[in-house]
Amino acid sequence: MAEEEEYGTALIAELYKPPALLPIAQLKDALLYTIETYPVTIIVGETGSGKTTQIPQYLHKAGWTADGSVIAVTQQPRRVAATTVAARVAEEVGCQLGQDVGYSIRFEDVSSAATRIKFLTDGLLLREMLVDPLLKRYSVIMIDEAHERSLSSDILLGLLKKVLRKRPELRVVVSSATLDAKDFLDFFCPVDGEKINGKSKEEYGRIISIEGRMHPVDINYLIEPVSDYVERAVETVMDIHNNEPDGDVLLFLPGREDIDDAIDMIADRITDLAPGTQRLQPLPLYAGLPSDQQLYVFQAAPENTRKAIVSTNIAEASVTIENIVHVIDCGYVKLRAYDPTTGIERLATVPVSKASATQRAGRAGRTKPGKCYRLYTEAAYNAFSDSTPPEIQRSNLAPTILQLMNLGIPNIVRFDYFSNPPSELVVRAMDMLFSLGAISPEAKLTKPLGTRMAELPLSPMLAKALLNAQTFGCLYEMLHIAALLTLSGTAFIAHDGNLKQLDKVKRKFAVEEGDHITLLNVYEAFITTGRKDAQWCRSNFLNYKAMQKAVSVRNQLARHLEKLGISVSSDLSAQRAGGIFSLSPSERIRRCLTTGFFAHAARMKPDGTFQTANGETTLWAHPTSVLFHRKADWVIYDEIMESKGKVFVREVTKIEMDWLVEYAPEYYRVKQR
DNA sequence: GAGCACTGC
Repeated sequence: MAEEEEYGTALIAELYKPPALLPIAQLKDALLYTIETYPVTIIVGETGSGKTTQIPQYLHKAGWTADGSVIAVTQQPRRVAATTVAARVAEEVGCQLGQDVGYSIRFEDVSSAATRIKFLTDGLLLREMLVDPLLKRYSVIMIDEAHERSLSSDILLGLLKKVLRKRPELRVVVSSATLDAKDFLDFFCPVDGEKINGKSKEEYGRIISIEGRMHPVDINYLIEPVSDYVERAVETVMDIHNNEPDGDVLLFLPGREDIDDAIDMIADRITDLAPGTQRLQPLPLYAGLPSDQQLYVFQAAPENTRKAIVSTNIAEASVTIENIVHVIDCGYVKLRAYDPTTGIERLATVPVSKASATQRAGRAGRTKPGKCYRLYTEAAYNAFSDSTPPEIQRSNLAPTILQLMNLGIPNIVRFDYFSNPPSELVVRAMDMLFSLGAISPEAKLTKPLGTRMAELPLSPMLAKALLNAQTFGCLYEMLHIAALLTLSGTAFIAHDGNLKQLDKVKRKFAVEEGDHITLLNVYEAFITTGRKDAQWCRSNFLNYKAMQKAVSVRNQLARHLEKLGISVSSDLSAQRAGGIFSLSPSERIRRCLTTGFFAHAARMKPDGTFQTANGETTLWAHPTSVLFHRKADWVIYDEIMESKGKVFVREVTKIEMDWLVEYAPEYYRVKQR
C-alpha cells in the first residue's frame, strides 16, 4: 500500500459521464471484434471519448481475463492519471480498488493477485519487463496517449513489437488523439509482401476512430506579426473581457516568468474596468506552483467573474479545465534540447508545432463552441512543423540505452525505434556509458557494474557513485545524497516568494565543501527533527512533501541495493579504521562522487566562473549553490543546463584534480591530448 | 552575479 502521503493530486478535472452515454459505447462490438481478430488496434479518439476507462472493461467482460491474465493500461506517463482513472473504473466495475481493478505506480502498488485490469505508468511497465520480458501475465496491453511521444512510451512500442513476434496471442492497443494513427499501424505491421506469425499487413492491424465530443472552434490569426507576445496577449485578454459574453479565458505562455508578468499586467488593468461590470480574475498555472494554488484554476469563479487562466503547456494535454471558451495561443513553448557535442541541456523557447496549436485551440471547444486567438499570422502557422520532435530525438539517451541493454537488446543501433534517435545522441550516450565502465569496448553491458547501474532508478553517473559508496565507507551517506539529488532542487521552498529569507535559512545547512555535503546535512536534520515536526520544516523553508519523497526514494534505493547483494545495514558496522577510513568522511564522500561524476568536472577561474575540463565552455554556479559566493578550484557538479545564454551548474562540490586522474585515468588521458 | 517546460523508475 501507499508508503507515503500522495502529493500533487491537485490537477484532476474531467467531467464524469455515464458510461452508456459515451461515444465509445456504440463502438463496443466493433472494438471487441477488431481486438479479437488483429494483434494490433490503433484507437483514434479525443480525450473524453471514454477509451481509457471503457475499453479495459469491455475486454474484461468479454473474457480476456478469464484465464487469470491481466489487462495492462499505461494511462499517460502520469501518476495522478493512473490513480484517478483506476478509481473510476473500480467504481464502475463495482469492486474495491486493488481487487479486480488496481494500479501500480512508483512507491504505490495497489494491485493484488485478484487484479485483472491494471493501470500503471509506462516507466513501471518497462521495469516489469526486466522480470518478465515477454509480459506473459498480460493478455492485452494498452498504450494510452502514445502520440505524446514520451521517451518511455516510444521505447515500449519498440519492445512490444518484438514481444508480439514471440506471443501471437498478445493484443496491443495503442491510443492516440491525433491523426498519426497510420504511422503507429505501419510501425507494427509487416511490410507489403511479408508476414509476421503468418499474418500479412492486412491481417495484422486496424485503426478505429471514436467520435470526440468537440464543439467547433473559430480560429483567428494576426494580420501582422507582433514582437512582444506577452503585451499582445494581455491586450487580447482585456479585449475578450470587454467585448465577449461569458466564458473563461485560457492563455498559453511558454514559462513562469512570462506568466507572472502577464498576471501582473492584467491585475493592473483590472482597476480600469468600469464599476458594476463583470469582474476578471487572473490565475497562473504551471507545474512549479504549489498545489493549493493550482486548485484555484479548477474552482468555479465567484459570481459575475470571468477567469483568465495563464498557463504553461501543462494545460495543453496534462490537465483539463472545464468551461474554457476563449483560448489565446502565443505560439511558443519551452522545450528541452540536448546538445550531444557538449552534453549540455537547454530549455529553449521555440515555436509550437501545428499539432500543438491544434490541441491548444481544442481546449476552447469542450463545453460549447469556442474561439481561439493565435498571436501569429497564418503564414507563421503554415511554417510550423507538423508535430513536436519526440523526446527520444532531443534527450540524453544514456539512461535509456543502459536500460535497453539490460533488457537484452543485443544491438542498440539496430533496435526498432518508432523514431530513430540521431546517431550523435546514441554515440554520446555509448561514450558516456563506456567511460563509466557500464559497457565494454565491444559495447556489451559489463557485469556486475553495468547491470547493477541499470537496475537502479538513478542517472548512470549517480548510480555509479552509489555503487562505489561501500568501497569508500560512505554508503549510508551516499543514499541520503542520492535521494535528495533526485528531488532536483525542490527540497527548499520559499514562502510568499521570500527568496532573501530562504537564502539566509539555507546558510544554516551550508558547508564549505559544496552542495552535496550540504544536502547530507539537510537530510539528516530532516530525519532527526523535521520528520515529526512540520512546523520546523516550515521555519527552515524545507518542502515537507518533497522531503518525504526523498525518504521514500532512499528506502527504495536501499531495497534495490540489498537485492543486488550490497548490504546497506552492515555498512554501519563496518570496520572503520585504517586505509580509506584515515580520510575524513567528507573527503571519502567527495572522492566517491568523483568516481561517478568525473565527466562533470570544472575549474574555477579568478573571476568566479568555471571552465570545463576541456576548456571549451564557461559555466556559472547556479545562484542556489553554496559555491555561488565561495572560492574553489576543481569541482564536480550534478546537473548542467543552459538558460538565457548562460550555462549553469547545480549541486556543485569541491574536489581535487588528482582524484580525476586517479578514478578516471582513461577519460582524462584522452581529454588532455 | 540570478532562476525550472513537462513527466517518471
